[in-house]
Amino acid sequence: MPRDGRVVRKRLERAGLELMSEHGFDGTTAEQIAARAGVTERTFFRHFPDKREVLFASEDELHEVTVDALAAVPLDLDALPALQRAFHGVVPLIERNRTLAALRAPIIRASPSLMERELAKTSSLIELVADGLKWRGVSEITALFCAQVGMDAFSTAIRRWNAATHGSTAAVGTFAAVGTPAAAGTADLHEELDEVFDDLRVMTQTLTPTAVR
Amino acid sequence: MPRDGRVVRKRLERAGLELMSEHGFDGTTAEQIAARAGVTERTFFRHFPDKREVLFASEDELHEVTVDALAAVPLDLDALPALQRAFHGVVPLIERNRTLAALRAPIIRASPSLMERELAKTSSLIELVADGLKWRGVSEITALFCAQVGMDAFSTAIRRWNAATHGSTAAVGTFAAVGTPAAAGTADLHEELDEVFDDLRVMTQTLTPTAVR
DNA sequence: GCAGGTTGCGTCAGCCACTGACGAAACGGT
DNA sequence: ACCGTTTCGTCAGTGGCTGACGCAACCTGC
Repeated sequence: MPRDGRVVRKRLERAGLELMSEHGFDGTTAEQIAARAGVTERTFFRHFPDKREVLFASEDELHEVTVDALAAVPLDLDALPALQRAFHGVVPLIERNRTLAALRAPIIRASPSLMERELAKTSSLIELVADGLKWRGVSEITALFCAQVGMDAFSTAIRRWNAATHGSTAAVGTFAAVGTPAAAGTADLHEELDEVFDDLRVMTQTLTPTAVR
Repeated sequence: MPRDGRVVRKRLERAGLELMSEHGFDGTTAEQIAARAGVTERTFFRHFPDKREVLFASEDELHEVTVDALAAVPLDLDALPALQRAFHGVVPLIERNRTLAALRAPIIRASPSLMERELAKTSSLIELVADGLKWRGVSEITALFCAQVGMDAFSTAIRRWNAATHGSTAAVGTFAAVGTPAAAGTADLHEELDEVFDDLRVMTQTLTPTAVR
C-alpha cells in the first residue's frame, strides 16, 4: 500500500463519495470507506477529523480563492461593491467544480447532519470574508453583516444559475457520470451575480428611512 | 418519579444547562444529565433526539412567534419592510429570553458541534420565513434571499444590542445567576433593528445599477 | 372497583463514531 | 547501510444513539 499520505487521502475521498452515493451517508460506515480505499478505519480518522469531512475536502480551496479575490479588490470600493467584484473572481472555481458539486449535493441534502456541516463551512467562509472587510476599514459588526448579505447574494446567484440550467441536477445519479461535461446550460454565473446584487439594491429602496419614522 | 413527561423534560433541560455550564458540553455525558434529572440515559434520548438538542428546547417558541408575526403583517408591504415589521413583533420574546440566552451562549460558543446546531436552527427559521414570503407572492428563490438578508439584519441588531449593554454578557458565569434581572442596559432593540435596516438601505446605494455596466 | 388500552419508563444488548497508546513498516536523507 | 521521520496497523476503550422487551403508572368505560 502506498505510504504517500496525499494518495491515501484522495482514495478515501473517492471511496467516500462512491459509497455515499450508493448507500447514503448513514448507510455508509467509516470502516467501509477505509476498506474500499485499502486502509483501516483508524487511518481514515487520521486524514479526516470526522466522517462528514470526507465530503468537504474541496472546501479549503474555495476559502483560499475567496480570500485572495477579496484582497485583490481596490480599496476605494465600498463593502458591498467590493464583495460583488470579489465573487466575480470566484466564479471560475464554482464553474470548474460544478460536476463534483452536482454529485455531492444530493448526498448532503439527504442528511441533516451533512446539512449542518455545510452551514458551518459557509459560516466560517463568511467570517473569513468579514475579516477581509475589517482589514479594509469596516467596523467589526458591520463587516460581519456585509459578509453575510454578500454571501447570501452569491449563493442566490448560484441557485439561480443552477435553476436556469435545469437539466443536469436531477439527471446525475450514478457515480459513473463523473467526468462527463455535465451538459452545462446557457446561463452565465457572472450575469446572475450582477442581477442578484441589483435586485438587492432595488429591494432595499422600499425600506423607509429612519428619519421619517 | 413523576410520570408526567413534561416535568421530566423540564428537569432534563435544567440538568443539562447546569452540567454543561460547569463542565462544558464535551465534559458532560448524557448519562450524567439523566442521573441528575432522576431518570436513565434511555429516557433522555426519548425526550431529545440527540444530546445537543437539550440546549435548544426554547427554539420552537421563537419559530412560532416569528411565523405568526410575519403572518400578521399587512400584505401591501414589500418583502423587506414586511420582515422589518415582523421582527419588531419578535423583539419582546428576545428581550424576555435574554437571561437564558446569556447562559447558553458561552456553552454554545465553546463547542463547534453546538455552533453547527445553532446554525441549523437559524437556517430552518430562515426557511419558515421564506415560506411566509412565498405565501405573500414572492417567488421561491427571491423569498429565500430576502429571508436570509432579513435574518442577517435581525441577528445584527441583536448583536449590536448585546454589545451596547456590555456588562451582563461576560459577568454571568455561574448558574446561580439565573433569575436575576440581568441588569439590562439602556439600548433598545427596536431602535437597533430600525438602524440596521436603514444601514442596509444606505449600504446598497453604493452598488452600481446593472444597466450602466 | 376492576379490566382494558395507552403512555412513560427501566433494562439489556448492540452498532458505530471517534480516540489514545504502542509497535511496525516505509520513506528520505546522509 | 544507517537513522530520524512519517505513516500506518492493531488493540482497547469511551460515549452517542437505537431497537426490543417488559413493567408500572395513568386514563377510560363499564
